[in-house]
Amino acid sequence: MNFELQVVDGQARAGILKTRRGKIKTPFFLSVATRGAIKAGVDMDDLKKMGAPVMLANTYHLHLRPGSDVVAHFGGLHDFSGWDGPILTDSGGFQVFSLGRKKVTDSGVWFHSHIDGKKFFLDAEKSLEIQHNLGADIVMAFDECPPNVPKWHTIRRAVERTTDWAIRSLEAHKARFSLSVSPTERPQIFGIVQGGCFEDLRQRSLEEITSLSFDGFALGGLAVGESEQEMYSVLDQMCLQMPEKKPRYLMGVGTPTNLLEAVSRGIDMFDCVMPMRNARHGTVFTWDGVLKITNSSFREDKNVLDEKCSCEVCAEKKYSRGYLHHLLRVGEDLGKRLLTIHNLSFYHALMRETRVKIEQREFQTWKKSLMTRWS
RNA sequence: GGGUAGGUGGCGGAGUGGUCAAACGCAGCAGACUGUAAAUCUGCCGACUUAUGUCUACGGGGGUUCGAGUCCCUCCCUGCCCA
Repeated sequence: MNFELQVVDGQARAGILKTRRGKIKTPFFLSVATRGAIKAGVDMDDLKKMGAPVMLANTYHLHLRPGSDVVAHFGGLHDFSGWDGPILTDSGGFQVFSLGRKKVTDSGVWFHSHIDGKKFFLDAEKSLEIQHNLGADIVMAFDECPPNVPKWHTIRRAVERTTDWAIRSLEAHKARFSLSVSPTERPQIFGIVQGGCFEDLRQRSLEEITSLSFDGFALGGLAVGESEQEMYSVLDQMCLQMPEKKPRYLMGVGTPTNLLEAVSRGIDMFDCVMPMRNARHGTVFTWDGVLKITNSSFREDKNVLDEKCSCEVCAEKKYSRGYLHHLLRVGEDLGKRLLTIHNLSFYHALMRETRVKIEQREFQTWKKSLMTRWS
């Protein structure tokens, strides 16, 4: 088994995800390194230092440049990037949703490269081939993440394709890595549930996807424009039925509040660009809530970003808010880098603390107090 | 002293008779960002006002005109060239 459920507090779970590159305590947050690098000049040593457990990279982006064959030439993304912890690769399914120029058919997706407009095709088999070339420790099934259009038929079609592509993804994975080998000795593959905000479609997708022998299950197609309440409703519905002994991954989410709400419903893992992107844009996450560091009120602020934070920026280097305000204002790269380190560190610390509170069976109380502080 | 080019909102800089409180850029103020086409995007940005609206405005003064940032006269100032 690749997942050990250790403590349950309400619906919140603390466990261990075991991969061929080590064990990961859940719940946890994946550091998003789409193109094989965290943006803003944060490197793998920085990730190590902040206790980042897993790196996420993207099939679509690395396929365009430099090409998964090039990465394979270097022995895989681990050797290429210098990250020796577990790597999860996204299948490119999200790009089905986010890219402007594409055409989705039942067999796969025609994309126009956002770099040079060149046309290329991605399907389950190709996605898995690329992910294998990258040397991922956890690969994702190729799915269709539909936009948040409240059209039942559109979402149903995405659900049907996602199931079909999930089966093909699993076959492609098995062709390369026998599932009879322990998941701690081979790359794992996770399936993705779609269904938008439609209860019946979610139900159908959940049943179809969880009937397949994936190593873990992800919820996709959330936080794409629906309200938070709608997202939480889907989580409520899904978590009650997802296999208890498999990791549950909520893809692309979210705010610190989203994370805690999802954990309280039974989610184990997350990824999101929010801590990185918002850092670059001047939004800082702290234990006391959000800071918009570019606001003029921080010009002369001598405090560190967060007294309670143990990250390099706050606890070690003790940079003042005023200095970080200045760096961001004038556009110095250092500002983006430092805020990225802080935000990402905060997310990882939030997950570690979440786990501690679950172990102590105090998660709900703790969460409530944080919610009050952040509101 | 002579000639010449100009003086526009915090700055740069459009504009040449009405649709100008004045393009655009910068600066400023705020907001957004959720499996990264994002070092991006959006809004506000003369004053008083939530807004409608009102007032003061394109170097100063005077004039032409129904109407002037835009035309005329004059004064002041600045850059450049010649003495």
